[in-house]
Amino acid sequence: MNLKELAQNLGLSQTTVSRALNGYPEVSEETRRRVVLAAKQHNYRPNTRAKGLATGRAMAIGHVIPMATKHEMVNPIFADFIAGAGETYAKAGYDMILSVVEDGDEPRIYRALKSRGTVDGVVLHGPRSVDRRMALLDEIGLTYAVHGRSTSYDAPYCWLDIDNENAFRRATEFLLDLGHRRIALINGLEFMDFAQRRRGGFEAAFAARGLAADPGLMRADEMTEDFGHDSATEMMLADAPPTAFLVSSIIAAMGVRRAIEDAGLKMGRDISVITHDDALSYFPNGRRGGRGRPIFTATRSSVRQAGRRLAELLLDRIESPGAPPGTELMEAELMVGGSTGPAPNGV
Amino acid sequence: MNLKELAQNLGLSQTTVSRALNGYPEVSEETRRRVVLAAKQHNYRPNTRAKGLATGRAMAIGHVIPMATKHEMVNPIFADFIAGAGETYAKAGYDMILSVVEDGDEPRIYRALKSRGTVDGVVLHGPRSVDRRMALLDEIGLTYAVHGRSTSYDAPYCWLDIDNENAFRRATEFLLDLGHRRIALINGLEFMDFAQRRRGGFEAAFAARGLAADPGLMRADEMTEDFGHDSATEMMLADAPPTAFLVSSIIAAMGVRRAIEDAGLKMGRDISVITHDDALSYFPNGRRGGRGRPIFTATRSSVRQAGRRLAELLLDRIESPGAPPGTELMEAELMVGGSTGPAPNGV
DNA sequence: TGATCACGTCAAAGCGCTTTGGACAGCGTC
DNA sequence: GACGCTGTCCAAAGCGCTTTGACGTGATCA
Repeated sequence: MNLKELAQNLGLSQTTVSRALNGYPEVSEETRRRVVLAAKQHNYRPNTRAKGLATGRAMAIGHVIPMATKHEMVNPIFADFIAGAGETYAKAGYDMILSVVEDGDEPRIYRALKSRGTVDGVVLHGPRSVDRRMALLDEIGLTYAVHGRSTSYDAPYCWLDIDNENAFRRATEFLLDLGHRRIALINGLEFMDFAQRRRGGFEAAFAARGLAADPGLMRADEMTEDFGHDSATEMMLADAPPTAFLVSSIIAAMGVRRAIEDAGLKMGRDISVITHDDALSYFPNGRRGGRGRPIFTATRSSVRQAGRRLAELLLDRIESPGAPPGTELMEAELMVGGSTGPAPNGV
Repeated sequence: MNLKELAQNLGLSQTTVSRALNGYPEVSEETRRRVVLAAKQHNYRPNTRAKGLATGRAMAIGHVIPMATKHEMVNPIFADFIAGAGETYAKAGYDMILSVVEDGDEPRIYRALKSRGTVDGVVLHGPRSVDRRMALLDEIGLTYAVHGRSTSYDAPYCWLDIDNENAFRRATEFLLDLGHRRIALINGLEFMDFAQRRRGGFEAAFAARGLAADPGLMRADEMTEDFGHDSATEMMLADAPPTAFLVSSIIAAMGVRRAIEDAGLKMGRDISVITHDDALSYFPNGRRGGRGRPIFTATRSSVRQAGRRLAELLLDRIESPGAPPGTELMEAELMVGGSTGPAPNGV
């Protein structure tokens, strides 16, 4: 069933039917009722491609997800982020187009999305401290919004980020207040902007008390469970082992906990752990049903909510291209759980 | 840059340029070379929507991802599955369209995808033992492929599944061989087809030895970390606790391990655990760099590979609609890791 | 020498929609 | 009675591509 048939069926022109369905004023209420009813009865929906051709709008947003070639690894937070963004798109009538792309291949994909007119805008994931993608997108004229920020790009652009410095500064202060001094940082890859900022917050907390973080207690890599495990194990075996860990992801934190238990110690008593918690749906950190306090003390911020919100910012930008790009900085909440306690023997 | 401009630029008709680019024979090699070169220089790519309108093909595949409304939870294996499918689509020049949809809303989405012509086919996720979606898709005439199977649907359809019965039967036999008799099953929701089959394999292994699995040692729910933890804790506190756990997901298995350690026991010595391992990229079960054996003894099958392969089956089906639908049953590999050992005191 | 045939090319129709620029009827105004 | 509105509706153009049917042009054949 297409517009032509529907119009013939109703004894009206395509123009009138189209206008009736799209809410234009120059059609009588009586006619509109008839049209809307008939459309529903015949289960008519306008063809996306034809509509797009005529309007020049794709009614679709692209997500280009970088994949670490080395590990064939996709960041697990994407599932929840995408779910959040998807909610926003569904409400606004947009489709979501996903491309999983190997590291170096992004520019080609962006160019293709633009020149083929597949999308009205894209979400840029995983910004690095030095990142050329924003400049590229501005150059080719593809509207975008960034999940995170990049220190390297000065021109105004649309982004949403959590306040990583502040979150990790507060977490570090919390550990310092508990008497910990040998605090290890298990971070994401530090060419990533978020990891860079977290490290900044970590070091700033030390500096504010006239202390310095030990560079020997810092690790950075892709945040898998076994990276958490292996780096924690290694540091715990060293001469002056840490009394606390600050971890960038709950998945790596699971690995840290495993390392602590492998060593015959107890997390929260012998060794403290704070992790960042993206509120992943399949990794509830003790909040479902309110059964007591969280497993991990954590800086918490819902990545799903970030997805919802960033999608809104992008759609706003697409629908009013003149306005200055929206930005949003979300604060993470520090939740005290069972994984932290006073430093042993007041070291 | 569109076809018209490119054609004018070259002093050729749109017809010839189109044919040259699409590899039709009725154009001279000399001309084709000129056209291809000019297209590259001007960075020309045909507009997806216009091409789609003209050909009637969307060159896009839809993935409709059901979301458990109750928990706002998206199954974490999707990230890897999607990454795999995405590889196949990219090679074949298809886009991937994602809709995250609340449980009851799927039929509406399928109808919309069909009538709006957004996709050439869809992948159906998370089939249940009794599932009406295949019948619906056949009725509305939308080509599809199923990740998994459903016992309830008899008509031939395109699917790819792992041999869940066999995997869990072998895993159970492995535990029985080690002397375990009180084996607990921590399963996914049992209206899901895969969970049903896994339970079938579990019970069959007992039955084959004239034994019976204890219904008091079976739990089924969404496979989060805390579901694993809570159900393991509960069973371990009961009068006759299990000596081994068979777990349907590595994420739940992490929770089981936490429960075991909370109880002051050691996994692999005091209590054995076998899990199914989807080879999630961020949860390497001890295979990176070959550092010793896996953490968990596991039935392993790469969900990413499943994504790649199922996408191929679907594209085949789209490109030759006449052929009988392709199906594939993948065997899971039983990998022995550190989480299993002989049953204590020969119970 | 005229008919035939590839070969390379083109003009134009069509895909399903939106949107521009009228057309027409009914109404009040001067 | 002519005029200008206003409220409804329509025909047709156009979005960028593919594809059908036709058209020259040399070369080939009888």
